[in-house]
Order: sequence, then C-alpha cells, then structure tokens
Amino acid sequence: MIENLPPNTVERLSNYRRKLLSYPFQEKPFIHSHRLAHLLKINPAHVRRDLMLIGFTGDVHKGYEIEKLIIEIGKAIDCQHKRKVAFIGIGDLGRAVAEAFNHDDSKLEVAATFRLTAEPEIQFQNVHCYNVSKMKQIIRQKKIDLAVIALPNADVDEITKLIVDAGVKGILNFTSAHLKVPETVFVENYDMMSKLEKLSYFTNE
Amino acid sequence: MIENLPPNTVERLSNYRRKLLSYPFQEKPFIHSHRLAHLLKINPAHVRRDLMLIGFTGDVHKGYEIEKLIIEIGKAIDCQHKRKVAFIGIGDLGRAVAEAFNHDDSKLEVAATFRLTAEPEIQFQNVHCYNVSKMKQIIRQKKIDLAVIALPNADVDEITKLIVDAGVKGILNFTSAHLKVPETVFVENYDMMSKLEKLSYFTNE
DNA sequence: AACTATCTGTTAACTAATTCACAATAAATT
DNA sequence: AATTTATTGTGAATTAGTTAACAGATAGTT
Ligand SMILES: NC(=O)c1ccc[n+]([C@@H]2O[C@H](COP(=O)([O-])OP(=O)(O)OC[C@H]3O[C@@H](n4cnc5c(N)ncnc54)[C@H](O)[C@@H]3O)[C@@H](O)[C@H]2O)c1
Ligand SMILES: NC(=O)c1ccc[n+]([C@@H]2O[C@H](COP(=O)([O-])OP(=O)(O)OC[C@H]3O[C@@H](n4cnc5c(N)ncnc54)[C@H](O)[C@@H]3O)[C@@H](O)[C@H]2O)c1
Repeated sequence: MIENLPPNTVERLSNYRRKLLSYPFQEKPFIHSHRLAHLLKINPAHVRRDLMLIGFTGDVHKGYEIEKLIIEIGKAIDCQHKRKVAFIGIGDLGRAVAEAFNHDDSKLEVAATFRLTAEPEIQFQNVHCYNVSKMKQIIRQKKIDLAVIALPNADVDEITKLIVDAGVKGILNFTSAHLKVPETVFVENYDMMSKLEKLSYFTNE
Repeated sequence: MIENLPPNTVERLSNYRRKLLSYPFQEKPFIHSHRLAHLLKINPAHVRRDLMLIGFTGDVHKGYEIEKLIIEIGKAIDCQHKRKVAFIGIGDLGRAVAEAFNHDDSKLEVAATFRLTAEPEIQFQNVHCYNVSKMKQIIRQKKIDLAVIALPNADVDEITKLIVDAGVKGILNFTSAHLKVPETVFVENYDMMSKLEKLSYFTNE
C-alpha cells in the first residue's frame, strides 16, 4: 500500500481499475491517458497525475499497459489481507449493495450480515444473515473491520456504539443520521436525497 | 433560487434542512452554528459561511431560527415548481431509493418508474411502473427532467440516449458505466464499491 | 456601569484538488 | 536525416474548498 494518497485519488484509482477490468485488454493491451479520462469523464492530466502518484509509468507512444496497471493499482490501494465487511440491515438497500460484491473481485469480502431480532436467520448469497443480537460477538470473532449501515434511523446510535466497540474501523453510512464515533473511525456518509437536490439545483436552466 | 452557489454548499444546505426537519424545533426554536455543525460532523465556520452565502442571518445570542432557516434554504436551493423524477430500473436498489422519497417533503416527486419489457406493469408506491418501451413518450408527456438509473450496465448507453432525447437534464447514475451525455446534462455518478475501497484504504491502521 | 463571555458575520489564510502548459521523448512520415 | 505528430511526466498556475481568526454585538454578571 502506498501511504498518503489523497482521498480523491484513491477513489479514482478504484474507478480506473473497475473500468479497466471491463475493458477488452486482451485485444487492446494499452490505453492512453486521454482515452481512460474520456471513459471516466475526467481530465487526462488527472489520470497521469494519479498514476504518477503511485509511480506507474507508461510508454510515451503506446500508453499504459493495462494488465500491469490493474496490478499496480492493487498494490497501491488494497490491503494485503482480505478485509471483511459486515452489512447491518438487509432490506432493499442492503441487499442491493451486498449483491454488488458478487460482480467484483476486490479485497473486500462480505463476512456477515445482520438483521432484526424478529426476523429468522437466513442464508443470504452464501453469507449467513445473523440476528442482530449476536452482532458484537460475531464481529469480534470474525475480525470484521468495515461495516455498511442500511437500517432505519431509529436504531443507528445504539448499533454504531456496538460495532465500534466490537472493533469496526470504517463505516459506510446510508442513513440520514450522523454517526457518533471516535476520531479513529472513518465514516463515509451517503445521502441520496442531497445528491438529487443538488442535481435539481444545477439543472434548473 | 440563489445562483452560483458552490456544489458542496448546495449539498450541505440540503443536509442542514433534513437534519433540522428532524430536530425538535417546536421546543427549541433556535440553533447555534456549532450545534448544527456538531450534528453533521463539520466545522462551525462552514455552517456560518454557507448561511452567509444564502444571506441568512442569525441572532448573535440565540443563534439561527430553525423554522425560518428551513424556509430560506428552500428558497435558495429548490425550484419553484415540483421537479419530476423518473426511476429507470426498479430492482433492489431502485426500490430502496424510490422509497426514500416517502420520508421526504422536498420539491422532488417520483413521477414514473420503468422496468423491463418482460415484466408486467405494476403500481409501485402510488406511482405507475411502466414498460420501458413507453419511456421516451412518458418522459416527454410528463415533462420529467431528472432520472435515477439503477439497471444492469448492459443497457445503459441505449437508455441514456433515449432519456436525454426525451428531455432529461440531470441523471443520478448508480451503474458503473460512465454515461455519454451532452455538456448540458448534469450527471452525478455513485459507485459504492469505490467508497468501500476508499474506506478500506483509510482504515488500514 | 464596567466587565466577561459568547456567538455571529466575514475576511484572510490555508489546504486540497484540478487543470494548464510544456519539455522530453520517440514513433511515423516525408 | 529532418520533420511532424502525439504522448507522457511534471512543475506551475489556477480554482475550489475549508478553517482560523477576530471585530462587532449583546446578554448576563459583578
Ligand atoms: N442514503 C440514502 O440515500 C438512502 C436511500 C435509501 C434508503 N436509505 C436508508 O437506508 C435504510 C434502509 O433502507 P431500506 O429501504 O433498505 O429499508 P428496509 O426497511 O427495506 O430494510 C431495513 C432493514 O434493516 C433491518 N433492521 C431494522 N432494524 C434493525 C436493527 N436494529 N438491527 C439490525 N437490523 C435492523 C431490517 O431487518 C431490514 O432488513 C433506511 O434508513 C433508509 O432511510 C438511505
Ligand atoms: N452504484 C453502486 O454502487 C451500486 C450498488 C448496487 C447496485 N448497483 C447497480 O445498480 C444496478 C441495479 O442493481 P439492482 O441490485 O437493483 O439490480 P436488480 O437486478 O435487482 O434490478 C434491475 C432492475 O432493472 C430493470 N431493468 C433491466 N434492464 C432494463 C432496461 N433495459 N430498461 C429498464 N429497466 C431494466 C429490471 O426490470 C430490474 O427491475 C446494477 O447495475 C448494479 O450493478 C450499483
């Protein structure tokens, strides 16, 4: 892992990789910065700068060798070991996001999912869906360190406390509640309504 | 609407409003910048600056009057008329996002949803779910100008072309495909995998 | 009435992110 | 061999976003 990459660069590197994985690099093994930039609707200088930051160099004429680039992005942003993710709340949203993991061969792995006490335990996409009462124990046991929260706002505070106690270090939060966590825990909030309201503002001719 | 607000400010204003709507302002009608900032985990100067940009002033001692602030945020970022949103793809993800509208009284309204030819038309949360073959016609007819795309990557290019032709001006894109649209169309991409990989990077002790 | 404490509004400083612009390079073409 | 063309790598410039700092205001306190 390469230290001190800017957050936006990390996010873009992840995007480059996903884009390149679905690119026909068997036939076309090289790609130019402007081509990749175009696919992602960003500036070519941006691509070159990001790759510079991870020390990946291309050929002045052929461009970047895709297969090698995919590997180097991995070295730059992935952890050595698999990282385990817990999903808390497996409603419509949780299901949709958890499913997205199937199409992806990253270092991230859905290690457990949880839902309400009242509902029976099930097998969800080869992963067990536990009763939330077992959450703390399971997270500890399995050494899970990332969590996706997709449950009704009401329970969020309590749940957050539990999972942070159990050792979770990063949370992707889909509720509109803002989480109370210690400094050391990294939270990424995502609220679709604010994205839509932003769209609405910027498209008002 | 107040012109030329920075994108991040628009997004934060939307967040302030949602947070304030769930705040007990009947009992506590005023709020200080640092309190609101704390609830959203941001810097108090940020709150003050954003409110300055929309020309909203508070009381030096009491703080900001919440009910008025909610209204002024509306004046700053909402359009006069209701904006109609179409959902294209009503799988797990589409359903989850569309449902989120129920809990929200913004100027945005789900006007139609669409899904594949093979599936029957249904009523989804008081909104009709049409066959995608009627999409262009319906979007034109209902003057829909925002769209949320949550369908398999395969069909995205074709669908994008159709909806842009039909008059859509802003798209919230959940697929990992990057959309080909004219300059005038505002696209907001969201890819959860890259957010998770970012989490993973920044929590690797 | 003077003093203290606190909070807003705003400027200025700072930091991060993006884009420009061009030297260096080398393939392709004349 | 000289010229043209295209592309990388990168310093510098630019732009956007965030935070610090503080004057001015005023309620509360001594
Ligand atoms: N960020 C966004 O823009 C966005 C979009 C859509 C939904 N959401 C939010 O995501 C959340 C989930 O949405 P959804 O449509 O999937 O809801 P849903 O009702 O379909 O599912 C909720 C799930 O959470 C589980 N759950 C409830 N309480 C729980 C608890 N205490 N512990 C563990 N599991 C619990 C339930 O078993 C259920 O599976 C809601 O808060 C919703 O507001 C956010
Ligand atoms: N951005 C993210 O991080 C993220 C997360 C989860 C899912 N996704 C993506 O969102 C998409 C949907 O995910 P999902 O779990 O809801 O899938 P899903 O299979 O549950 O639902 C897909 C829906 O799209 C509809 N559909 C398919 N082809 C269509 C077409 N040509 N026109 C109109 N409708 C069509 C189907 O009828 C179905 O309702 C997928 O592309 C998935 O990869 C993205």
